[in-house]
Amino acid sequence: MSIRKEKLFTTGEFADLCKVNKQTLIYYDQIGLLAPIMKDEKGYRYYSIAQYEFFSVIELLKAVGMTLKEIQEYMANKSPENFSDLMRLQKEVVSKKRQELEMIENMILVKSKLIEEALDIEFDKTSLEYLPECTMYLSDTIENSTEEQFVAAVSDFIEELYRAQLDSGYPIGGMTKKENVLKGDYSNYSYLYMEQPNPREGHPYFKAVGGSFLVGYHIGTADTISSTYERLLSYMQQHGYCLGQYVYEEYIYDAVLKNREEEYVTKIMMEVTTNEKG
Amino acid sequence: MSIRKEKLFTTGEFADLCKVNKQTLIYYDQIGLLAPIMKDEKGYRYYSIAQYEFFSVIELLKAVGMTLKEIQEYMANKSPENFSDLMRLQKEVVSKKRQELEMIENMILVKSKLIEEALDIEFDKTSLEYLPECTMYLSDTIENSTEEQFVAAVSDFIEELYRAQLDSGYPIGGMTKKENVLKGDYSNYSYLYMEQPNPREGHPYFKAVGGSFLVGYHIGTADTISSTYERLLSYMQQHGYCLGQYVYEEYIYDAVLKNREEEYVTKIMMEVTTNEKG
DNA sequence: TCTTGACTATATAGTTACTATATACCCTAC
DNA sequence: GTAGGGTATATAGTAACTATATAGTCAAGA
Repeated sequence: MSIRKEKLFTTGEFADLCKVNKQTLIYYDQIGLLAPIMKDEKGYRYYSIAQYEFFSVIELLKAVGMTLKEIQEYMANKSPENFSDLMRLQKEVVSKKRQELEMIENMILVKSKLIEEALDIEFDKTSLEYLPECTMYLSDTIENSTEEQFVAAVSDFIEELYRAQLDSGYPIGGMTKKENVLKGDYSNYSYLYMEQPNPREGHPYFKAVGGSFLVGYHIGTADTISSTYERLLSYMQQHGYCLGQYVYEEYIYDAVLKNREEEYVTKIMMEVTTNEKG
Repeated sequence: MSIRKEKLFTTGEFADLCKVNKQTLIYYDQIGLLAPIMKDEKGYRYYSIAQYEFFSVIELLKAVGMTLKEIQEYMANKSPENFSDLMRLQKEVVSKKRQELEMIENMILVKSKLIEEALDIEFDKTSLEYLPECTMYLSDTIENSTEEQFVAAVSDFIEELYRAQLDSGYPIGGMTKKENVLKGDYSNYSYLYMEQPNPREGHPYFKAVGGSFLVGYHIGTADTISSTYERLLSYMQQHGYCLGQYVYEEYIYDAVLKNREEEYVTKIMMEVTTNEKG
């Protein structure tokens, strides 16, 4: 479309059209990114409709994450070929951004779901529950690890959550071997884990978990968790259940949801082998 | 997961874990957003693994567009209910953001395609082309409009492109009635238009366009476009074509792609009614 | 003609969320 | 004992606006 030369927009009109602050246009003029097509003897700025298309390309490039400086650099050596290259490059960038947003959308759904569930829980109740099979992403083993090994394993775990986009929004949990639990060594986790509602094929370190669990809750910080473990273990004995391979432990309420440490809640899920009951 | 109290991370270690600058953590401490769990007598900061989960929630809330202040405000009156509300709210925000990104992805594809096509065009060639039917979003009529009416129509057009997310990345074009073209009134557009590759059902102002067109190119600014129109019209006469209802005009190369105005290229597509060919 | 209100301009300071720099302290290892 | 790595604070700089203060412009109405 060739421009009707007649009508030009004032700064205010053009700002409305572009849905930006008038000062932003003045700023763009100052840095030389988008100068009005005309400036009268009073210093008043006038913009053409064609400049709207120019402005909307700036918006596009901003939206994909380019800085004004980078946009200016492109504009300094613009050509169809360079713009084409730019578009090819930015296609990847935007696609990655979209994937990240999709991940965040999923995390939000998970966190909403977890809270809704938590609000319905009576934390003083202990019960046997059947948990359908789900997939876990596991860390390297941290059983009996030294401080350094533990830190390295945690770092690797978090690094991999990030690298392979495995942060599902579920809490990081710790799983402890039956043997250690029976020894009273409740916090000697064998692995860290994170539930994966949509596991990717072919990724290692996954474990399918499901079946019957004795589920109980610990209220307060970790330093008093022994008593809750002992309560659960004696409950098992009373009901004739047999402890399975692992105990799973994860936060329900933590510093993100509660102010006072006394209100923190940890969920403890003890694998149960019911066939050995009685 | 309850925290192993033993090992705490130094600022540097924790920054690596969180993939941020060490100074960022110090900054978060200063503004009271995320204070280390412990500070020794030397002022050294120590972070726990549980604080990583806290940090990653901050990252999540930042990613959805919350400011640090807003995050802090939430943290000041945190509760499962408030977090749940927050998640519900942010779900919408993120979904909208994703849709915007998807739109941008499409715009990038369109712009890439347009440039690739443009690079293959010989602008001195005039030819009869069959253009498959496509849908256009049209502005209000701007034929014989006053300055004010023209500006209002353009503003409405752009407003609606924005509101209904109709900015497809195609250029804004102008279409001129046969009668005005034959009168030599080449820039008295009847409507502005934008091609819609994925038209939404039920939206008004759409027009299906397709068929045989005489396609030619004008090189330079709009003030010399008459000569190109006249060249095309005389070409039509020589070949015995009859001008159809509308002539479509849009930029191929403009200020986004070329530095010098002399290199701007406008594509002119004249509808042709071949059945009336002499 | 004067004034009012809505616009325009420039210059400058403030904002957010870092990020970099300068300076100083601390700690271990050769 | 000093070199190289870490830590700290304080301060300044950055990007991309955004707000504010002050002043000039302009058209409409009393």
